[in-house]
Amino acid sequence: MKSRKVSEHTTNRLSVYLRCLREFSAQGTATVSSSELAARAQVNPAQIRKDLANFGEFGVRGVGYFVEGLKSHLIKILGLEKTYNLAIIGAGRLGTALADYYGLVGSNFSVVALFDSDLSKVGGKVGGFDVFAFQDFASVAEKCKIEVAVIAVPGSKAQEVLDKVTQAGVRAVMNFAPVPLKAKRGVKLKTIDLTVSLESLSYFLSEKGTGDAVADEGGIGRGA
Amino acid sequence: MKSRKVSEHTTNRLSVYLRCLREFSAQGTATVSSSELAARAQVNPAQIRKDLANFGEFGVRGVGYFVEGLKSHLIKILGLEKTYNLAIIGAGRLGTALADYYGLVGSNFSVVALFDSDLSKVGGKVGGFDVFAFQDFASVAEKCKIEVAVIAVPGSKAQEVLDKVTQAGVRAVMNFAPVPLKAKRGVKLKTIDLTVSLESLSYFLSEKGTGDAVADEGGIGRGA
DNA sequence: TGATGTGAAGCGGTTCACAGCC
DNA sequence: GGCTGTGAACCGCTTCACATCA
Repeated sequence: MKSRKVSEHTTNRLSVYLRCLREFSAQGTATVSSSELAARAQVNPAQIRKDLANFGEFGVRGVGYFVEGLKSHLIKILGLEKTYNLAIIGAGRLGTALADYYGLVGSNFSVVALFDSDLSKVGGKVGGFDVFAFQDFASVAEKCKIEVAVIAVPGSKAQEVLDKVTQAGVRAVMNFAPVPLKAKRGVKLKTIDLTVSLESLSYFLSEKGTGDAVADEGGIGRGA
Repeated sequence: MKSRKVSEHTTNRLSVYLRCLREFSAQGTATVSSSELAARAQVNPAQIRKDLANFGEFGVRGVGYFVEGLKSHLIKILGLEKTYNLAIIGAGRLGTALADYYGLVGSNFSVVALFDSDLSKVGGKVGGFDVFAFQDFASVAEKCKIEVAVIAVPGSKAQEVLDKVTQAGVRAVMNFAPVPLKAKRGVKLKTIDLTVSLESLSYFLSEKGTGDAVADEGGIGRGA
């Protein structure tokens, strides 16, 4: 066990490991070595051991890791024992798609509300979720205990939305607006910029560069 | 001007710089210094100069960069002079949302077709786009000159889809399925894993860690 | 024996600091 | 004077190699 300074790369990978362990579990495997897990997660075995070493010693030398045991350790480490209430700001195309998506994906995140500043949408339902006026965010957020916000508004409004949302006490924000935002200290902001991703692909297409696989999310290591 | 080994971090940032330059351009600014651009892009000024140094010398000492000039250089560097034909595999919720989104976003990427293996969807239209049978991908891809594929199918099918798509000659793939995929050499694969992103947020929420802003896409530097 | 846990080496990206030029 | 371009320092993440232990 080491210090308490874990990088985002590491937490991303932990999430991937967890998913792999669930697969091993489903197929009835009892133990895995770091190499076996590494093969499935597309990482270096040492990477896995180093990542885990941040949190304790979970393996048995000469044997490997007990699938169920490591699985529940990771669930605990990632804070996935509880369910988080999630709000989506922006009930446009992307917002509603994300609502659908997140509504299904995991049991750990539950979409509780959508917000929009277009009052013609407010009061109605989108994809089965209530749409509230964004100006009421603070009060609704308190009532519904919203812990995570997803920003799906145009770039020009994104910073303003982030400010209001964090003002209301939300400490984790996922931003899909194509702008570099500035969050105040103590707030975790993740930006996923679909345009940047595409334009970056464009570069490699036009360069005819030796395109090796790269994962932006999911924390896969250097290309093989 | 340096070598020809540019990292993905760099190309992501170039895309961000370009967007910022477009904003400067729109507001009529003629020249920017690396510091001004850095402020808008949320990066270190030296980072910008280093990034650009990979491709040439575009600035004027004592002055800065001419907005229009640098803008068109970046467009050329990123290969954004042409339009790419894009196909989306998987006409489910996420797939159709992405079709809508990408259909609007940029003039540089044009959604030309959706594919699905559910034959009840095939032949119809989703969001204004034709839906083809995925088994016909190779022939349709050739006819429509598809250059970029977006994978929006369940994780269990993703590797198979990737294989078929690259077999058909597609060299740039964006993967939204939550699985670590393996692409053959010469193929650029970018994975965006929405579940991993959320679970990573969960970690920081549960740790009450000092959450500083982090951007996965968009290539923003270390937190301030 | 075999796989973990870990110090040390390696590597790449970021930042600094300053020389060079307008 | 001011800002770019860049070698060098810095820093952090990844990988190696091996001591450690069931």
